[in-house]
Amino acid sequence: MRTSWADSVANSASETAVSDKNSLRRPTRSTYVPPHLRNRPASDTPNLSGPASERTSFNGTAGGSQWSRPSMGGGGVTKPELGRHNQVYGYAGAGRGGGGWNNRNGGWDRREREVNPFSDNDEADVTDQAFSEQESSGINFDAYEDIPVETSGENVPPPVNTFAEIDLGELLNQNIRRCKYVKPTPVQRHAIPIVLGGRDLMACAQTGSGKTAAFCFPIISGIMREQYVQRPRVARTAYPLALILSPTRELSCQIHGEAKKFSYQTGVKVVVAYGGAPINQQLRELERGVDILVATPGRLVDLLERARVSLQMIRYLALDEADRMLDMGFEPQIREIVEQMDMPNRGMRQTMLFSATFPREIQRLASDFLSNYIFLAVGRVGSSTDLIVQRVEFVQESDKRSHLMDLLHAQRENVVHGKQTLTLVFVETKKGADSLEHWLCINGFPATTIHGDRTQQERELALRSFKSGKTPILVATDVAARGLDIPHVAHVVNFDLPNDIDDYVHRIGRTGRAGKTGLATAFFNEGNSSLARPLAELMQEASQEVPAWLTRYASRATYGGSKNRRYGGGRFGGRDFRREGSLGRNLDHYGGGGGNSGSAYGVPGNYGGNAPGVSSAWD
DNA sequence: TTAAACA
Repeated sequence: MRTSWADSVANSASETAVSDKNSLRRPTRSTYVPPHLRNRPASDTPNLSGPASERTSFNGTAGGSQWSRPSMGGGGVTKPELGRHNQVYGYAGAGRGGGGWNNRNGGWDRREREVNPFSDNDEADVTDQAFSEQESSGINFDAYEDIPVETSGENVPPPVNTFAEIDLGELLNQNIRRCKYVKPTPVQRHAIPIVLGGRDLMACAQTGSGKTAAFCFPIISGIMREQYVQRPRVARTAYPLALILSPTRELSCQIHGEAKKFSYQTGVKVVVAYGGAPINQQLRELERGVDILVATPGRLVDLLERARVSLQMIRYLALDEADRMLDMGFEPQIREIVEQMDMPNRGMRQTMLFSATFPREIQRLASDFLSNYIFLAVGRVGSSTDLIVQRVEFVQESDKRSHLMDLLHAQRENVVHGKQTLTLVFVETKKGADSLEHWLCINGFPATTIHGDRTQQERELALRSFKSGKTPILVATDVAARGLDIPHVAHVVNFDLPNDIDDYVHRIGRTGRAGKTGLATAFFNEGNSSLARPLAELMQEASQEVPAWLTRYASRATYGGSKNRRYGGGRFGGRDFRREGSLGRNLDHYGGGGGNSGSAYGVPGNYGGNAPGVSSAWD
């Protein structure tokens, strides 16, 4: 049964009230009962004796060389071949009171070695106590309450309202509590049941809306459920069960960090591989076993060619920032990885694509990777509350620097909790980034820069220095436009506007993160004419003040081609292109957007004949 | 044409 949007808002509002007001009260958590044991009389002996005992005996050999042990070919007792390191996932403890997702009860316990990812509080370098206290959950849920959500596809699993009602497993639930996640964000409420239900997913959701958890939770949970993961034992080749690809190294690092937290003490191993860093350490990590591999495409291809990684055991494939991953620069590589290597075909694996924006062409490409998928669109954070204030100023190329200086001077007054607020300045080129950084520094503004011509060390140092407030100005190319979660960026300046409106959306998304407010200023001049119309539309849809001169530019600008054309207005990053096909030309009026997109989306039943199972959260 | 992604 589907809950209505109003209901879910009411429900979650009441939950917040309870959990916020009385933090001492622990959430009631029922003892987990695995699916195959449910609805049985209490006397029924758990049907675990066979495998469990084998598991126990088998575990004694844990730590032995997994390479040299011959496979148990024709032996009388067919013992399950366990994965590397004898990873045992399953319900070994289900018979006991505590019940649940026991795992890795091996002779040696990795938990002792596993670094506690929750102890090194990476927020600490960013904020003082008062700040982080208040923001411990990291997400301002009030800002999420009225976000519209739309799903389409066949038999869409209904959303959930709490983590408790999802079968994620107790170990993962513990980590969710450690992360101080009180309740799922909209994208999590919808995406997690979809993925747990075994479905493929194309999801439009802004990063910072809890997207990483939305695909990590079901992956980790699913891997924990795999009782016996039989992986080939080929010396020095790693067989991950899940692959998460992202377009930049920093984003891969970030996802890896998150995934480590979520998988802490679950026995699920997460490894990251990206370029610009020595490969040897990554190889060692891989040899120690990997369940979830987070990678950038280039390094992954390298690893595949060296046969140090095989994709033949992949059950889950997630593409983060999928629209970037499938654009001109990346598509061939992604296609090679997904289609030319040894990865199981679509339908034999679960594929999840996430991005804040999903142009139609990209959706068409992406559908090659998907099987009977569900399309999920979560409205932009702040689409109604306007968490990001957008400004456009007409600035000639030659005036940009002094104009930026003015902004930065004003920003200087803006001190929160004794710290200078952070400003992220986007430029078009790598050279431009360097020269602007240099100019800022000699003019007394501590700045650093991140772009693809810098070494990985320099890039990571720049990011740390910015996050810590040591250099509160970061000049960046589009390498920093997507996905990076930098808390407390108060101001995004589009010193050079991008050519593509989607890039603009991603860039300004670096502020107003997790439901907080932010400011985005763009420098516009004749060179950006092609962006005038989509920009004006976007701003109007976001209830921003559109300067009259921009409107004039917009009406003057030729509006050719599908590039820079938005679908379904600004509340979502895209709409299901399968529907557009079925609706034919009628849909053209959506392209213009113009504020009535809400009603266009919200009317249920419009698509009944064409898209069975369509459910609107606005019902 | 930019940018990103392996040595």
